Amino acid sequence: MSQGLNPAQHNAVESQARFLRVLAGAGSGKTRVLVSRAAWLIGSQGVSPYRLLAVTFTNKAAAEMRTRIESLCNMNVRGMWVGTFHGLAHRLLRIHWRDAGLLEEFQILDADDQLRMIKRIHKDHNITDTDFTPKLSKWYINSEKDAGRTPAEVGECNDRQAQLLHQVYSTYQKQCEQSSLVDFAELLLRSLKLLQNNPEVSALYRHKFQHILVDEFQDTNSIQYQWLETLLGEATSLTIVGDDDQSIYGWRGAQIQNILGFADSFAGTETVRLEQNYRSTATILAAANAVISQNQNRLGKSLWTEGDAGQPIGLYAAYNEQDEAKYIVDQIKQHKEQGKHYKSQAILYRSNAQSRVLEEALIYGRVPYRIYGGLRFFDRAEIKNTLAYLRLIGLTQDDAAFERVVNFPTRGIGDRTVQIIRERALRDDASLWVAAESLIAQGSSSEGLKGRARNAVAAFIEMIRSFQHKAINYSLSELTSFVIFEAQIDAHYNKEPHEQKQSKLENLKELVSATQSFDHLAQMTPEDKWFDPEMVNEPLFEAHRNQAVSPSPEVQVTVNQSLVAFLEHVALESGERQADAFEDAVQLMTIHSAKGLEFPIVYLSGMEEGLFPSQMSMQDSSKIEEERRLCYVGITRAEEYLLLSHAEVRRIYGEERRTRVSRFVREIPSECIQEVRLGSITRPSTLGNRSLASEAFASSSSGYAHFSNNQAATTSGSQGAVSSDDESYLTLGTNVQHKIFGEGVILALEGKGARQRVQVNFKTAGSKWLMASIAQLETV
DNA sequence: TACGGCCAACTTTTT
DNA sequence: GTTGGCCGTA
Repeated sequence: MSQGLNPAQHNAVESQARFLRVLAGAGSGKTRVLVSRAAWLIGSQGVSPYRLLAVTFTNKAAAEMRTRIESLCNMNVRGMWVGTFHGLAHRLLRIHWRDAGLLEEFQILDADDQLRMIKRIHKDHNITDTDFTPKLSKWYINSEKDAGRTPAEVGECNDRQAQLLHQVYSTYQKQCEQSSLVDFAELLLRSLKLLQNNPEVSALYRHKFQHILVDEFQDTNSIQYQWLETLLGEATSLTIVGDDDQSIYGWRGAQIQNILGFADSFAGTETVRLEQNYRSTATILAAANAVISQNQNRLGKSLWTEGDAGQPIGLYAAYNEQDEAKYIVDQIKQHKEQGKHYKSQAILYRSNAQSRVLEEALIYGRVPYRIYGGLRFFDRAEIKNTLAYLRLIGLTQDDAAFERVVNFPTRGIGDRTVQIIRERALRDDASLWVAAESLIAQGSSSEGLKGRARNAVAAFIEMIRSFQHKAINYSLSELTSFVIFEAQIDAHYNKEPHEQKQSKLENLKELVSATQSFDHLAQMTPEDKWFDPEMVNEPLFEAHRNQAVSPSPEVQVTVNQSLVAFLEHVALESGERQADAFEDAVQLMTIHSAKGLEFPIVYLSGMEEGLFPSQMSMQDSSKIEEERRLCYVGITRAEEYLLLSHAEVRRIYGEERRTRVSRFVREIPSECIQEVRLGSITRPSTLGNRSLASEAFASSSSGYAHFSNNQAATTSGSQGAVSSDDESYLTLGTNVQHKIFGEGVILALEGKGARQRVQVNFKTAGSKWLMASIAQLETV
């Protein structure tokens, strides 16, 4: 099972050290080592698969690890403790919900609903955006939780803002507990508190787990570290795998110190470095090594390969971002002609805002593409609204869900009425649902709701109750269809304009079919789902089972387990937004989301100071180091060919700015780089180099001139679709000569025919907009 | 309740 | 240049 491993990998896999740190460079077979070690422990060391805890950050990594362990060990293991930090913490809370102070039906609050709750709290506390934004409160709450601090544990708040923030945190937390809602950070915080406050629970797991394996350790934050420490028993071994050079989530609380200082924290740590790279050419590795070696705060590693030098790294200096995009698209097409699939080519960028221009160029070049990181299916408003009904059915205390659907679709419960319900909830320390019920129950007394508002709220409550009733006998997918129809969600979207209506109704259908795969879970018990076979006989759970025999009064409805499972899935595992493996499309994504992926051909765009490194990081040397690590991640995504590009002029927030090439480009040894000044379409020509580039632009696809034309035509509505080719020698990047201003380069084109305007950047006269028909530009 | 107009803000993001 | 929030009007 450790066949085909290199010596370093072999040492890591079969290490006997209790504390093992594997520093795995990019492309050095990290996952393979982790999986082989797990398989070796189970297969050769006799460790029970249930006594192994393997933790990752993404569901994708967890799923991969699980299937690979299963195939290496040739077994199919249910209940293995392999998962994400959040998924495993959630599992602990599901098993020990009572000790964790939760309702059995507790639900997970996603980032969007968290922000909505905070906005509500800001309004109630009269905090305006000029004080601070809900986003800041969200950031504050999540960082406090990530540091392991409950509202009570936050230290002194010196200024007014800190006090207010703390107040928002306390109120938010109180409301979450009221509703038995757990946000992402709370999954970890609460399961940590569960272990800390219940010695018999932590003793169980500290004894149970003989080996803990952690992937991407450089990304762990403070609470994840504490969580691992708490699970670490006296005889538990800990293997961590990671790469300090790929720590790019410091801004989100990741503590690079966790991996840097690991050997100091755990005496006797063995460190194994994996430096042989199986992914990239020697040239790409030389560039990556050179860049990352500029960082001071690192353990130090140097990647090497037995492979060839490969092609030099391309460097393209574009005139502006359109030219940059155009060049990249041309290169993609050329590589495609040379037999490289679109899906093996990726365009990476520092910030999402950069994707638009690239997308436009791809559309006009008719190149299929796929963007990672847009709105996910379960984040769409129509889906979230429908899910909120399901949540309310499963847990009426869920105030976030209540707020979302109480007047959606509009049913005459206006803001005033909802405000009355909120005030009552506040007064009675109750959920919105209970408050609404009590207001209805008081009839038309002066205390309660009156007239139309009362009827509307009563009808709403009655409707949700009827759904709960259906939930007992309906399958989840039947229930979902029923809700969409009965709550008139479909009728609401049917009223919208055609294109939107179409896609929204299709999404609702898609939602129903997504629920179908959960229908078969209806009869599952929580124990089936969360326990592993070795836990069934645990004495600790006997007590809980006996408790469960006498039902507690707060249990309201027998919850359909497929509903619970589906909502968990949506909250914790809806994240993957990947291209289908068989779809041949160029991949577009931020460098952050490219981590862990690899592509034969990578275009690293926007290599400019202020963009990459980002303006926000340029003041602080530790932030610059993180940007540099990000650059290292970007470079090492490429297997065969890497192209770096930057624009000399870029539009940022609607303003054109001159740029300087990124310092990271200058940190790459010049012998690794070949500047590309033209599209490599070569053809016999008497034109100079620069004009050749222009030829390449003009020859492929319709070009930006036409794009601008189309825009002008649709906005003005008065022009025909016929394009005159009179001015077609004017394309982006063409070198032109003007009688008065001299030589310059075309930066942009607008309009067509007699009305065509061009922006030319003249060598001496600077940038000017000219009417093409008057300016009489000549190509050089 | 729904819209259009005006203003301010603006990295990176899995769970 | 695009988005989200707020406010006034039909």
